[in-house]
Amino acid sequence: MVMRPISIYRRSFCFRCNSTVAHSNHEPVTQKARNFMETTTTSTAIFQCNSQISKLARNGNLQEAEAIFRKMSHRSIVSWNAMISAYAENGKISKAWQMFDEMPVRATSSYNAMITAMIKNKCDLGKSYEFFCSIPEKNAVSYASMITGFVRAGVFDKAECLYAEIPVKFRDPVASNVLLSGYLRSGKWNEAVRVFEGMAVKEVVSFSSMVDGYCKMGRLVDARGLFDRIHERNVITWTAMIDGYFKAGFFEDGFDLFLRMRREGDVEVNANTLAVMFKACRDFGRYREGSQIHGLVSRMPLEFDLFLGNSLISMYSKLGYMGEAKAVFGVMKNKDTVSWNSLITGLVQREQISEAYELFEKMPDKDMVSWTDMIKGFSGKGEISKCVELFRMMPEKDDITWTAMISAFVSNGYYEEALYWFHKMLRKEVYPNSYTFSSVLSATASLAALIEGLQIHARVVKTNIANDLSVQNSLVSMYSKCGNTNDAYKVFSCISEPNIVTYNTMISGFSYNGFGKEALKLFSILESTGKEPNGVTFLALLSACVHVGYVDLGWKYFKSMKFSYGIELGPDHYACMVDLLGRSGLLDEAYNLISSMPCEPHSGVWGSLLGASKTYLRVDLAEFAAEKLIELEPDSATPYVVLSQLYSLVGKNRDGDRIRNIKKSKRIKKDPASSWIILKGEVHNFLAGDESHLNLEEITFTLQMIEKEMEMISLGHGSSFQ
DNA sequence: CTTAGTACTC
Repeated sequence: MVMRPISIYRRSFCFRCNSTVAHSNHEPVTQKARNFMETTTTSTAIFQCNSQISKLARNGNLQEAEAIFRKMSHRSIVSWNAMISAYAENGKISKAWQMFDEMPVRATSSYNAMITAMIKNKCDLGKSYEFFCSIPEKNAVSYASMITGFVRAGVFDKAECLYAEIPVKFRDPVASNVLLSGYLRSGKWNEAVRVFEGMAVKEVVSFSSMVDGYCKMGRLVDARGLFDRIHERNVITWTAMIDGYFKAGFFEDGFDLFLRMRREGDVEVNANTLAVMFKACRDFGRYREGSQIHGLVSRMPLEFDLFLGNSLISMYSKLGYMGEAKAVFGVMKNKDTVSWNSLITGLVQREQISEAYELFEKMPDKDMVSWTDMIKGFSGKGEISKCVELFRMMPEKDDITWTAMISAFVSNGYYEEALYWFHKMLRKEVYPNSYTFSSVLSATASLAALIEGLQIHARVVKTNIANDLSVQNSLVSMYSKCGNTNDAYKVFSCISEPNIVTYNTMISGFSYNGFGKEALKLFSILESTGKEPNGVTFLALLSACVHVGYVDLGWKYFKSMKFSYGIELGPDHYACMVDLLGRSGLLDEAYNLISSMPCEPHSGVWGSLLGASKTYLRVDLAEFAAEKLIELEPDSATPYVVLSQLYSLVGKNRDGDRIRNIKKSKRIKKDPASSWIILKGEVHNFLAGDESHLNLEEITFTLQMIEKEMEMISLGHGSSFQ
């Protein structure tokens, strides 16, 4: 690994002084600056001080800017203006006002600095406009600033009015650019085009905005057409076009344009361009290109900033190159929360939890992302109590955090807890998002808890995320797993843009509820849509064949997977096929299939064989399968139970007793049947035979309420499959 | 005075 030098500069977020304006390092007052202060009698010295103040302010170093200003023996209007802007840039509007009031003589530029300060700091629009009106001699900058204020606040009619009022001599492209970019940002395309077409003078900024606008609309060809037609392009034009390609999913085009940008050499690649490149390399999994560009950066006379460093860490982290990610992290002088989080995320994804946790503990300013990421990390390791501990320690929590906690429960099989925490979340008045609903619906699905599922569906309908595809898919899955195929299909047929997951969910829903033929029919519909089936699709299909008993069709699908669709066969596909053959009595064929497996058979495969062997009284194969099963899952009761049942079926009672004794001696127990109900937001668990702690009247009442709620649920008007 | 752009929930 080559360590590359990284220098840091301007514009970023500084976590050390909490300034939103970027700066690199908190350097002490330099000797050079001190020299300026002592010789401010000449106009060149004043000029140098002024530009030093502006530079320091841009870097967020307000203290030193103040120091220079204070020690200047002579000041010009520009010195005062610079201080107004300095305060404005750093969010100190009252200090800016103080400067404005104190300054002895004001020029239009002073008023402009002040109106800009007000707009930047989102001061009251009315007050800003009042101030604007008070400017004695407005110029083009005054108008452009005020229009910016209106546009940022979304008051386009006021912006247009003022725009129309600009005296002819002050008309320049900047005000039009403000309007144009404002309309583009808020998606008012027609208005934007009107402004663009009406512009007397169009220049780089106008074209850049339009190129970006086309890209954001997905009109790549139009964007490129305009890009090629214009005579002048700057870094922003290039970057917008390149990123447009990336965002539309075209890596090569974006990358080629980047190369051309460097080759043509009339504009310099800057930190933003590179951040875009690194993000793209990350998203498209292009480590080689990413590290090439990284190498290039160190040789360019180009400085580095937080955005750039962070995009590099993120790229290396996501692509699994933790060494490189750590190297960049180590070299960066200024790190912010994002830098830490990106590295931690990478470690979490590589399941290097202890290292991630070490960093997490060392991290100075943890935000919700950091905590949430750690929860995700421990969830992946199955350490659910650690997740809860972290969750409880968090200073603040939002919907994302709650969702992470809930899905931690779900992915570790704690479905009741997931539901319990969902209700807790609602009680805390945190609004669930689409991920929350997906998670919690999958919990109810796993519990086959139709009533809870219905309640959540009702909640989904009341929220505006009922059109979210992943939520809709979860609903289909929930109804299917609760055995309610009809409602599953109703939801399915209301989905406007189903994806492959949607189809898979519905096909397997049909399948395990016994509607094998419907499942197969849906597959042919899927094929007619041109969507590509995947491994999950075939799993659903094969199990449909199991239900209908179509051995030949099953074989056909099984064989066509690899040959016609190029999909790898996994152990689950084999398990399904073994099941299909076994249930049809083709036990030797099933056994041969297992022997021919390229991957290691898992418990599902042997379980299928065992079940079929019991049905067809094949003691030899049953014993073999049971043995394998016990090897793989020593704590499972299933092989013992099935085998002893088979022994008694064929009259080998002595063998049955022997098996039962082994089971007893190994202390293997069947899980006791349990159930649960949610009452007033609390999950009540009870085991079979336990009638102690619940008030039956209350339960009955609650059930009646729930039934009423069920009637209110609108499922849309999709056709029923029956 | 105007234009592009990094991290975290499934």
